[in-house]
Amino acid sequence: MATARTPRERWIEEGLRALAAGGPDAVRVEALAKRLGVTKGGFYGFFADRGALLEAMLDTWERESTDEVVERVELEGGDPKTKIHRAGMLTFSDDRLRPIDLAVRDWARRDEAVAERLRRVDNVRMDLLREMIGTFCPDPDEVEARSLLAFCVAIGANFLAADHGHRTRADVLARAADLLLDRPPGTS
Amino acid sequence: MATARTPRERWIEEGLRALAAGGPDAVRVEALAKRLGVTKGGFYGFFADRGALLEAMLDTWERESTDEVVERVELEGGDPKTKIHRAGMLTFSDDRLRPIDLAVRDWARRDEAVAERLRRVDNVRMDLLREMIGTFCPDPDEVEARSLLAFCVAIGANFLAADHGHRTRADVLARAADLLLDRPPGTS
DNA sequence: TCGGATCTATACGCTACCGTATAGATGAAG
DNA sequence: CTTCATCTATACGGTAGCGTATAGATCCGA
Repeated sequence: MATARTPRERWIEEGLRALAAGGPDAVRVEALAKRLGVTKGGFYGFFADRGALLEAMLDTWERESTDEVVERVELEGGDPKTKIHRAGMLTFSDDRLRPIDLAVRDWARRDEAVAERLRRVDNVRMDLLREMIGTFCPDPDEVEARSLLAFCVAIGANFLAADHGHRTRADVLARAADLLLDRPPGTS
Repeated sequence: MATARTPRERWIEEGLRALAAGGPDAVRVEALAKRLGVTKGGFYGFFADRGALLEAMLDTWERESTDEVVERVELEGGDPKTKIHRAGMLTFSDDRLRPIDLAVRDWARRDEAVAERLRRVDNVRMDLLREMIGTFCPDPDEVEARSLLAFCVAIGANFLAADHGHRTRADVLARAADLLLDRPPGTS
């Protein structure tokens, strides 16, 4: 058996790169082939059509975004604030995963099937946040609100272009994290 | 002079609708013409090319998203919390403006010129938030952090697919707004 | 009613992409 | 060194979109 010179995984990988860079419309078979230094000849041996590649890309993304992230976070331990930070870093600071994540979010607004996948992924992460924040915040409603805020800031900061004067975005984000992830003053 | 049957504004309007529904790639001259019940014949009398339409669309969006919103918020008055709510409603609850806003945000990640426009728009809104939140929060760093959080949640909630168990998204958002827009317990 | 500016329909060449077909190259297994 | 599945290049027809050209329709004002 000849080893795959341009195996299925490389098409998916390059597809995800294209998705990250230009959205789902930028995932074009012939363009990917060009970037792989190949013509599209072999593509249709792995995928029925362009749609099948998109499905496979989403499968890969969904797996990487849940199982692997949760696994790594649980494995390395630390206090809740550290864990949240690490979980956020794993997707929202990773140069590979972050743009894919953002592209999928925009895609989900237009495609119900993608939205369904995103819902599954987000629910896993949201559970993580609830658990962490629940360790220091007793009110379940407030836990939910803080979790939502934490998640929204992780996403929203990427879609926000505002400046902060002399402050760095990182400075402001750090202060915001303090507000969300420190024990509220009114609670013992 | 014959009155314009399909004037410049209608192309822009339909272009913004397409942008909202499918991103910048969905703004296609021939598709817009079809939706307007017209062929593309007249289009190139108003615009040099497709890029010129995109520019004009962004001009319209930028104006509507700053001048008009600020004007209406200032005009109607109310306490800070109400004003913030209204400013948010004007873009993030408006069925026309919200999807355009979100599409532009995703677009800005890939196009520096769009990002520059978005920066201007976001700075205006951010100033509004700072001003409102500054009325009850004395620490400038915290004002900045809360403003960022408020803005991020307004955006992020649209890109987030997580469920909240028995709670409604609206419930959780209301609680989150309380956390951000009420005087902090530790401050007199 | 007529002139002329303005909009419109149609047709054209061009490019990019999809999915299919087919023949050739490649390399591991025997 | 042959065999054979696997990958690859190339070519094809089809669709969709861009921008241009041009002739015809429309309608206001004189």
